[in-house]
Amino acid sequence: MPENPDAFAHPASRLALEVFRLNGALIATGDALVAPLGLTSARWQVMGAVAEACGGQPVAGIARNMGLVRQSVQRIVDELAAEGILRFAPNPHHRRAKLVQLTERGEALFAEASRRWLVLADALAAALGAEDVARAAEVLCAAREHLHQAQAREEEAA
Amino acid sequence: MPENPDAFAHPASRLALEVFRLNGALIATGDALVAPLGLTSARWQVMGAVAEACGGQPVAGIARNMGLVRQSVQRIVDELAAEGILRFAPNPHHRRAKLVQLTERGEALFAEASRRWLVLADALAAALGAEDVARAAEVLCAAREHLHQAQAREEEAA
DNA sequence: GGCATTATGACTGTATGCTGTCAAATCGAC
DNA sequence: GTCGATTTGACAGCATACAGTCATAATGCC
Repeated sequence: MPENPDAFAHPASRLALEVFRLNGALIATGDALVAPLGLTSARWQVMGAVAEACGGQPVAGIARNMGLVRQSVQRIVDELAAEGILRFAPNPHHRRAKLVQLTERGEALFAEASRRWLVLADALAAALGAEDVARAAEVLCAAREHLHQAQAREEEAA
Repeated sequence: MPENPDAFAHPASRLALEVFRLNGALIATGDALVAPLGLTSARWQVMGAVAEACGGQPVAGIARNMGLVRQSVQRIVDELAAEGILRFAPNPHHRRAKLVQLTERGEALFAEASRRWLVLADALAAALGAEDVARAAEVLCAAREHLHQAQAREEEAA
């Protein structure tokens, strides 16, 4: 056992495992955080992307910013629009691709969700150290870019 | 805008975003990596947990090790067993909770998957620095524990 | 101006994970 | 030894994300 390459002990393996686990923990925590507002982690994340875009992006653009496919975002956006949390505004550059915006109710909900999250985020940063948290985020970002490039080279070869 | 607390710029927010994105990238990369073997990221991860347990755990135990619920793992295990990749062995301590083990074919598949992964893992560690990767993994682990504790306190209060 | 390419939304199907629920089996307090 | 609590497997339902496909709208090349 010691002489064969132990994939479990590899630093990259440990990182991948922790990403999977923390991803699950973050979704669970987020769900619990915004459930009293009638939201879920996925809805909250979509609202965040809409807020970040300041209501100037169609569904496909929001999906790109989130790193998801259009279809996943479209379903959430449709649900949130049906509940009066998001609305569609005319797009001067594209007749079909309406711009997605937060309604007043959506703005209020997102502000309340952000307030709740910041309490937890501050506690996290204080417990782990803001510096270390920021460095970890940079490593994850670099890892993602490396994977994307490797994937691109793989597809190019095929 | 500058005077209100910008939740997007918070170090913990950036970390959470990168975790979501890297999680997706890792699953996509893993799927591409083991697809030629007839596997998926989820199946591969379950096989990894079975391999790590050396065939001495029932489904519920494997799920605990992976941080998932029993039901998610059970479905994958049943599929892999139907394909001759996993098998169930009698459990001397529990009549119903059979032990999950890799078959010979499963061992071979997992070894090949590990071999493919290690190429990518080595490249990742080399590009980002094994030290930084390990440190990032530790930060993610600490973040998860912090979230679990916060969740536990929340439930206790309710 | 016309046409191929790309972008976008809509629809369908599939994979993965969670929750809820139930019965069987085990474990522990007494 | 008995009975309640816990663990485990099994089944059903739901949420989220992906891939494939099609029609429509926009863009770019000629």
